[in-house]
Amino acid sequence: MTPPDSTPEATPAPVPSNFVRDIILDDLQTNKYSGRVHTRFPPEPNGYLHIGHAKSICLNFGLAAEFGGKTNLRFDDTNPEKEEQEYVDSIIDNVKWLGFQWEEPIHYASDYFQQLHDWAVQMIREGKAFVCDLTAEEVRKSRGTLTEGGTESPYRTRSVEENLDLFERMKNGEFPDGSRTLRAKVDMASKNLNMRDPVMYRILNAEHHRTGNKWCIYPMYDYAHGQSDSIEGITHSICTLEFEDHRPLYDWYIDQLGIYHPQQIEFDRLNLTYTMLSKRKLLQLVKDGHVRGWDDPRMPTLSGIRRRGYTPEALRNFCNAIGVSKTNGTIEIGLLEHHVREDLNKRAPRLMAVLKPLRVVIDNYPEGQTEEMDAVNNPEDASAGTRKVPFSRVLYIEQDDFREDPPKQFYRLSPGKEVRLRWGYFITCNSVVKDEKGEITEIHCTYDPATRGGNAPDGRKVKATIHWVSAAHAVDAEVRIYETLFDRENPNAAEDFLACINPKSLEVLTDCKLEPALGNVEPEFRCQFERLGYFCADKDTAPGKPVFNRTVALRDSWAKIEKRADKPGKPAK
RNA sequence: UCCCCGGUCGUCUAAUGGUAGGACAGCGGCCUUUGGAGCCGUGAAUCGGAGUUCGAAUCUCUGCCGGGGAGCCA
Repeated sequence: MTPPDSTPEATPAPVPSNFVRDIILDDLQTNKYSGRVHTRFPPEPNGYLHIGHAKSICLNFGLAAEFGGKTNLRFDDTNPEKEEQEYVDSIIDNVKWLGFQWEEPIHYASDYFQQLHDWAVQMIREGKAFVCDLTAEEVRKSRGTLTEGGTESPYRTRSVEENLDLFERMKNGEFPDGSRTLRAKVDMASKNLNMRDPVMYRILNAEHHRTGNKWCIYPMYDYAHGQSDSIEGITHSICTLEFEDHRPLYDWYIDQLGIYHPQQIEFDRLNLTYTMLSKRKLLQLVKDGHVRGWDDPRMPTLSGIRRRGYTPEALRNFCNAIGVSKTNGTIEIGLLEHHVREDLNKRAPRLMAVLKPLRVVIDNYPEGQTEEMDAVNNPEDASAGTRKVPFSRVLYIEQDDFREDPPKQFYRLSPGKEVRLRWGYFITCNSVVKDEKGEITEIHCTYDPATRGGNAPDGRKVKATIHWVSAAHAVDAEVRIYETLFDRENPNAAEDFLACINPKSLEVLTDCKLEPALGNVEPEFRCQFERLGYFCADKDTAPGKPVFNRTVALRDSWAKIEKRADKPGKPAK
């Protein structure tokens, strides 16, 4: 069987125009950074990357690639209490899988701890920072409110010498967690709360995943991020909208320090219907066992999406299609699905699998006989070639493809009706066998030997073509069918998001029958099961015992007709 | 209540003072050895009010609506 496809490099597929790109274009025009474009992707390693990060990755790497620039991968690891090496590893793996190449080496905010410290000392010397003894509670109270300014800390006027001494001792671990902070002297009366003497350093006697126990004071995001950008020579520091209010502080630190000044640009983060993209809540889903880990195929994490069977190309195309703006919007999940189908339609080989088998006996087909039927692997791609599929007297078809009492417009198999078996023969149903409970256990058909391959010499047509698997040759498999993890468009708005988990988000089918070509696949092998959808071999696959995930179903116009017929007052036409 | 940012088809996005366009979704049809794919067609929008202008989605004012902001999180 064909191996799982590799991850082709992300080609600088033209990034559609957006306001960030316009800014860069303008800066190039005015030679603001002497022609340089240098972006960065700065995740905090406190969880797995999700599809929202993919948007940021595609933006940052895509823009730099388009203008011959560079993109750094930088871990924003300034909070040792939440960050772990496992997350670092997964992030590196995800970015690579998405198809992007960062500028070596990988950077870490923790690489700059010494420099950041020295700059803090410089600010103390210049009277721009002070050690504050207020407790967290006191700081909160003195900060003021949204409508009123705050009051200055009584420690704001400490001498430079005392500040220097205290800060040194903070660094040396002489004080307990939370007992003191280093704060910037900005403006307690500012309308922008971020400017009300923000904390630069806090005391945290915690082990850091990279610096170990070397430090017991750690810089805050605002004090670390802009300077990290500056050190790396970033030109455009692209982040999400909630940092808009932080930009004045970003600019302030850099101006006070008198160092190279990148510009921060904010864009709207991704929201998806039926999807939760809060790292905190995602972590809870994993920790509390609501899903089978960070890479559960129902998760919006890149690891989960990958395991589900999505391709990097599909994800990149999606990210390009949604655009970038400053509007708070929500993308319909259907657009994401459209992009996987579009990509997989071109490249996924077609095979036959029966998920809910119904036994079919071809009464007039010789017992013990087997034929090898020729099947086209991909009608969209002639180079995919053909394969042989065994045909015999007893087959499985999909339960959904047979109706004893067919509704109007159902043109699959039913008593007295004739259909085509894909790449096989025309068959006609003659009788139905039921058990004592009235359940159909098998059906009996006759086939027309003249229709071998699927065409009738007399030119007669059939309405439907259905898929099948020869019982004697079938490979048993488990197939996992997914629906959205949440039962409503906006689970974020719910009071209790756990209560919105869709009970039907995972359905495990254990009695599936696959054509023999599917008997020995590698995890991540992707294909289409004819008429059903795109599927991907799961990592739980064992030799001879495949496990498949349904990536996405095919568009199903019959399901639409049926649904419409269900609606009272709107009968199928 | 104070500050910041937004508001264009159902959804996302373009038009940067000069014909409101695209994608997805919807609907109708054609085609078909996947009720798949493909093709063709179609309905659908500038938050309201004033102003500037020959001309406004775009500029100004104002109102309304939505998002974000009071971590020693990022």
